[in-house]
Amino acid sequence: MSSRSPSVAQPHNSPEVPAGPLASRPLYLQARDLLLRRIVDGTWKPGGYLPSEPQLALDLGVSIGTIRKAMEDLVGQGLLERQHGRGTQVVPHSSDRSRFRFLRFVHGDGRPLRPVAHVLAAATARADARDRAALGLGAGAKVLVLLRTRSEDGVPLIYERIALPAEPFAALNAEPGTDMLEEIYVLYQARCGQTVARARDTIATDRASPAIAEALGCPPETPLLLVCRVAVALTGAPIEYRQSWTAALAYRSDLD
Amino acid sequence: MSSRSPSVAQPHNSPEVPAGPLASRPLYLQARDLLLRRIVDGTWKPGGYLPSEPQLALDLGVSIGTIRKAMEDLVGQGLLERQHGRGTQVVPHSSDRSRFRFLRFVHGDGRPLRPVAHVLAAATARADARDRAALGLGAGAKVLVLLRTRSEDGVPLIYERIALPAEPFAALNAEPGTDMLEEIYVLYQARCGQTVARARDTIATDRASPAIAEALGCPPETPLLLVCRVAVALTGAPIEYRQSWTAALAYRSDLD
DNA sequence: GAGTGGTCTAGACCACCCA
DNA sequence: GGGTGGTCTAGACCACTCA
Repeated sequence: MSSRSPSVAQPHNSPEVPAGPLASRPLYLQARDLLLRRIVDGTWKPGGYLPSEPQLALDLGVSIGTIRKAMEDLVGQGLLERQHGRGTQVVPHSSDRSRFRFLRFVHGDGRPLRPVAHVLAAATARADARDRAALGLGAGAKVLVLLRTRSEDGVPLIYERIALPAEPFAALNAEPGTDMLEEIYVLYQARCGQTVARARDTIATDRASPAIAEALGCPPETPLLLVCRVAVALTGAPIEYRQSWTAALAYRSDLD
Repeated sequence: MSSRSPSVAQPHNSPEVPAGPLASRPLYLQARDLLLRRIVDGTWKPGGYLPSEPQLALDLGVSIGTIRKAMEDLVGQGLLERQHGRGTQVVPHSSDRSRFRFLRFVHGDGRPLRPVAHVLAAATARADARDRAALGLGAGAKVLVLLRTRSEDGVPLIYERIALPAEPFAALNAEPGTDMLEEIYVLYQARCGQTVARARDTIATDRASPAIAEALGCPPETPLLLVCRVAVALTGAPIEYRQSWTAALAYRSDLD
């Protein structure tokens, strides 16, 4: 099995062939992609455990060291979590332990925020130009638009507009007037099978529109912080365009 | 050499001793810290090359695999850069390739910024309360305060106040009225021997003070984006507290 | 062609979790 | 006690860089 054609990529070429066009791709990358594919397609569910290293090594026809290197990559991306003595788990999005620790809202004095989300509206609509640009959609595409506030101790601190591609998110079932107790990325995953892999945030200033002013209880034209986020799925496709407005909060990158 | 006391940590204990209080710390972590120490103390200068893996393995009395694991950690932190066939280099801060690719100013339309910095003032002063809190200084401590603007095509876009602990930065030699052609972290490193390892940014809104309004050419009380950064050295000690105000720009996290 | 890092393997031993 | 991941080693072969 030490010829360069393990079951990871090719069925089994003859040893003389100097390796096909893609055969030279490192085994651990092939293994990583295969693991990733099985996470994406749900073979291993979020919260579930992978087979053990020796088992995977046997299955893929590579050595344990190669499996470990593939896993380390996925652990670094925050997709897998290894627990000594227990096994390797597909990381679930959870309210407490989101993959997005690096950028978050905080109070002006640095205290972390524990907001509750309240859905103001949820409707399917034609995507506007910015939605289409952010989500890579065509001209007539439809999006599911959520408007919500996020409050702490009953005080609305953040006003959010979230645009999602209509098709994969039809099952989201966000009811206007209800509170969302779960972190929304948990819902994407549980109800729509969409796992957010990473996100890019752009932060700017804006002024309160009448609707935002009413929702946040501030005068119109109040200067606000506006955070625009594009979140992408494991496949690399953008799946969320989110705008968050806040008057009282700051936004922070974690130190390491 | 397969007993648990390589030259990395202990000189050479007798094999029977069940390992000292710290002896159980994994070898690759000990090796990593030793490499880090030599980077910090300047044994290997930024831009310079480390000895080869076999050489280091021999020096530290561990296997190449252990050295590699230590290096991978430092590569992940952005301190080392490996080049196939050439060697392993201590990453220098450079104008083009800063270690802080993850958060940066951009134009409103997303174009990257290429600003030139102009020093307005540079003076040693008593640290104010926020400086002391950010830099972990005591009551009477002194800081070097730089005021500067950053312009593109002659248009001032960012106003900055930078506070640095007076002692290690006495050699900075920033002359009021001059332009800083180098990325400032290059100067910290070259003139003061201070290497910035990472930073935490907090982003909020503010309004233009008279001084800022004049520097940026906007009316007083204009709403601004305010980015506060605390940068820490390789040792973990905070060495820079920076406030950046801008009216026209956005701030962005890189995707990945 | 000599030297460097990159990939891959095989196997030993340890530390942790759980039944 | 059996299984899991964590550390560590030794060595083979490949790919890249530079003289």
